[in-house]
Amino acid sequence: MIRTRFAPSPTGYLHIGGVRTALFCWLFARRHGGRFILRIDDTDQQRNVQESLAPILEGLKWLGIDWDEGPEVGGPFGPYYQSQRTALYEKAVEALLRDGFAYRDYATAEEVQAEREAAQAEKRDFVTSRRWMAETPEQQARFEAEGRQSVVRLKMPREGTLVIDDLIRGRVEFQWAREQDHVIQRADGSCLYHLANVVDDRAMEISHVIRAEEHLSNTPRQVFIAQSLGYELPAYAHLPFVAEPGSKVKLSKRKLDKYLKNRDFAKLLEHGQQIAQAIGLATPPEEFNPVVVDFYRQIGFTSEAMVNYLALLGWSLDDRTEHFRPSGLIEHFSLDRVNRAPASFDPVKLLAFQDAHMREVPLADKTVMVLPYLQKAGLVPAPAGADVEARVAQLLEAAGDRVKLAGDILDYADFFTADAELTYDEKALEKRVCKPVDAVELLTRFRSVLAQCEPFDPPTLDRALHEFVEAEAIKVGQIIHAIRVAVTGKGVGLGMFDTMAILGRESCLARIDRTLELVGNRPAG
RNA sequence: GGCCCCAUCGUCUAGCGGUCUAGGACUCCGGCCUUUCACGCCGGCAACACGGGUUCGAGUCCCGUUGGGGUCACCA
Repeated sequence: MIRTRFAPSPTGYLHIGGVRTALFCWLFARRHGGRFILRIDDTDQQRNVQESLAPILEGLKWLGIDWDEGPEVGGPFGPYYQSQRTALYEKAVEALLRDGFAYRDYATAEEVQAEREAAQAEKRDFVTSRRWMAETPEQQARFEAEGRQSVVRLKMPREGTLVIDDLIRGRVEFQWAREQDHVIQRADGSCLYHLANVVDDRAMEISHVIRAEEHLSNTPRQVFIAQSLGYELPAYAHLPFVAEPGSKVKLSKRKLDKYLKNRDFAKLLEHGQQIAQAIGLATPPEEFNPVVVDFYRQIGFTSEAMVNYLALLGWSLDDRTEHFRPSGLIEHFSLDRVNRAPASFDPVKLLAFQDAHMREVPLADKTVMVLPYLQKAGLVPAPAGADVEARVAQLLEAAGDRVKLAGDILDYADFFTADAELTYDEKALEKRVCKPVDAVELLTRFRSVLAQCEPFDPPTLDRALHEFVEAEAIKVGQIIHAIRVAVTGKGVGLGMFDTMAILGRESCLARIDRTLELVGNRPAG
C-alpha cells in the first residue's frame, strides 16, 4: 500500500511552494491507489493551531487535494497532530538512549557555540566534541551537581558512507563523519522536528516520503534515527523547489518586497487588489499576495487551472500535452518524469492556464462563479433573482473570454450602475464625441433610430445601425465609437450590439441623453 | 567556507548516442481579421554554460571548470 503524507505546520496560509509539494504527494498516492495523509506539524506548540490551520485546509480543499487521513476525517493512525503524539517521541528517545544511539549532553548553548566558532576560526569542520556527554548515572550526577541541564543528542556515526537512492535524484552519498550530533530532545523534554517526523512516518506507515529538495541534507540524520530504531526505511523523493519569478532562488513568503519589483508579479497583485477593493475584501499583505494560494481563490481563479499549472511546475508528460484535468494528472503522474532542476514560478503563464480553463467552464457555472463578486460589490442584490441571473449570463456570453477570472466581471460594473451615476472617461469622450464635428449630430439622429428599434436585440440593432450608416452615407467607425462612449462611458468594451441589448433601450436612451447634455454644456471647441 | 543538489530559448519544458540545421507552450515582435478591446489566424526573434575525454557519431555518457541553488539551530 502506497502511503504519502503532507505535513504542513500551521502558519496561517498555504504557500505556492508548499501546495505544489502537497499536490505531488497527493497525485502520487492517487495514481497508485494509495492513501494521502495530512499530518499537522505543530510541535512548536503555537497557541491558535486551529485558527492557523484553517486557511491551509481550506486551500487544499479548494484545489481538490483531499486527504484520506488527518484533521477532520481522522483515521486509524491518529492523532494527526504532532503535539498530541509526544508520548511516542519520548519513547523513541528512551529507546535511542538505551541502545546507545543517543546521549545526554550537558553542554550549555554558549559552550556549543564557542566550540563552533573555534572550529570556524581554525577553518576546520565542526564536530560535536562530546566533552559534556554523559553516558552513565555517575557522569550525569557530576554534571548535574554543577547545575547543568541536559539535552539529548544523536550519537552519529563518525565514519562510513550513507547511500540514498532517491526516486528523483538517483544515488546520493553522504559521509557520516560530516554529520553533527543533532539535538532530538530539549531540556524541557520536548522533542524536535526530525525525531518526530521519523517516528510519525513510521507509525503512520508512510511508504514514500515526497518532499522538497531542501530536506535532502536532512535525510542522513533521519535515516540514522530510523535505522537506530530498527525501522524499515521509506522511499525518498526530493522534489525541486519552486523558485522566484525569473530566478532560481527558492520562493519565500518573506521576500514580497523583492517580488514586487517583478513587473508581472506586481501587475497580478495590483489586479487582485482592484478586485478585492471592489468587493470590500481586506488585503493584509502577508495573506493577500501571489505567493499565497488563497489570493487566487479570492480573486476568482479556477482550482483546475491552478492545479494544472502547479503540476507542470516540475513535472511534464511529454513534449506537447499541457492541458490536464485533475483526473488526467492522476492518470499520468509519475515521479520519474519529475524534473531535477528548480522551476520558477511564472504568474503570466499561470494566467494563461487560467484563461484556457475558463473557456471550458459552461455559461451556467460561470454565472454562479461570477455572481458573488457582483453581489459583494453591491451591484446586484443577494440573492439575485432569475432576471438578474439571466442578465449576468447574457453579459458573460457577450464578454466571452475577456472574463479570465471570476473577479474580472467587475470590469463590467457599468452595466449595473444607475444611468445617472455613470462616469465618463474624459479622454474617450473628447476623442469620440466632442472632437469629431458631426458626432453629436449623428448621435442625436441615431437616438431616434434606437427609440424605434424593435425588438431591442443584437441582430436587430446590428441591422438598424447598418441601415442608419447607409442612409447617412458614413462609415460604421464614424458613429459606433461615439455610441460606445455614450452608453458605457468608455472607449473600449464588448461588442456594441451586445452592449446595447444588455443595457436595454431605456438605459441606452438615457445615457445618450446624458452624454448630449454633458457635451452640449461645454464651451464649443 | 564544508557538504549536497542543479545546469536546453526570458520562463515552463521535450530530448533517455545518430531522425537535433534542437520540438512544444507562455511571453515578446510583426501581419491578417475587425466597431474598440479581447479572441482567433499567419509569420518571426530566441537555448544545448565552458573545457576535456569516451564514441564512427554527444544536447544526450564520464571528468573537470564555471555559474546558480539548498543546507549546515535546543525552527519546522
